[in-house]
Amino acid sequence: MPELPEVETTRRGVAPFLSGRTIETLVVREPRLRWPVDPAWSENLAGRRIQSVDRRAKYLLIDVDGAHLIWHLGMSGSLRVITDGRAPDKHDHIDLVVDTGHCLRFNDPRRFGFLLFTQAPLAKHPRLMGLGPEPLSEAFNGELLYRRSRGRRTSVKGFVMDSATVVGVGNIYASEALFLAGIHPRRPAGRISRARYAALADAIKTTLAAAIEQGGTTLRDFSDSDGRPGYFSQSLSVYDRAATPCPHCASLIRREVIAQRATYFCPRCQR
DNA sequence: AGACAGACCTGTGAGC
DNA sequence: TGCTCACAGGTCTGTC
Repeated sequence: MPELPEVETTRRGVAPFLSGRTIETLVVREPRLRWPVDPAWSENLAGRRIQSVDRRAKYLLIDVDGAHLIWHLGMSGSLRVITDGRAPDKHDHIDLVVDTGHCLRFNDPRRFGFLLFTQAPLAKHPRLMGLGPEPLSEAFNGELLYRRSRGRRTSVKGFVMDSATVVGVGNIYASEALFLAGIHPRRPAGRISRARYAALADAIKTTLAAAIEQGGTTLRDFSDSDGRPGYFSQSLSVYDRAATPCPHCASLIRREVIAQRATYFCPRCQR
């Protein structure tokens, strides 16, 4: 599920249950995530106080007295707060138990997600170095896209999905933002004007901000929630809408593989 | 440096 | 019902 809006929604949902709490244990039922989880971290974590729950790109960052947990949801991961002590389900790989008796429970069928523990400064962490700006920050704008794209021959879709360009633009929102900006996803990144990149930066911000807002309404209850909500599909213009009419011109939406991923666009509105 | 293919792993839905 | 296949929201690594 997780693109940036889902990760941010998760952060907002779980932070109130964690901030200020003291960690009791880390329960590792399945250490084989993308990178192995070391159950011995539990001893080091026990007694540490959770100072904050932040996000950088699609990484959740939990500050535990100066050390850090870095949590990534991968393709199929989710986090929720368990307050009723219920037994874990299938694929509930990890619990972070705090002193209220609640726990943050990680479920991930595909195990592409990961949890890292580090006592080194986050700024030097290899997973976080080299990341581009946050899409909703002022540092991200059309001028940045324009400058970084000069000489690049890769598709604009691949370019905006590259975390060195800007973080948090995943496959769904890349298609959506390019549609909103009227740019063909296969167009070479280096051959797009300043003005069009200004429109694309705006479209990325608009699309992500709207999705976060919806996440806030559809995913509000992060404790004990059972069902995972659908994917805001009602508000998507082109993603997963192949062969249905474009909302602007009624041409049929196309699906093609671009930048090695399924890509949806209107062949008439996007040039 | 930049571009691409392949890798990780399980679940789901389509088609037979 | 049960098999096989294609495909799925991310990102790292290796190779040219």
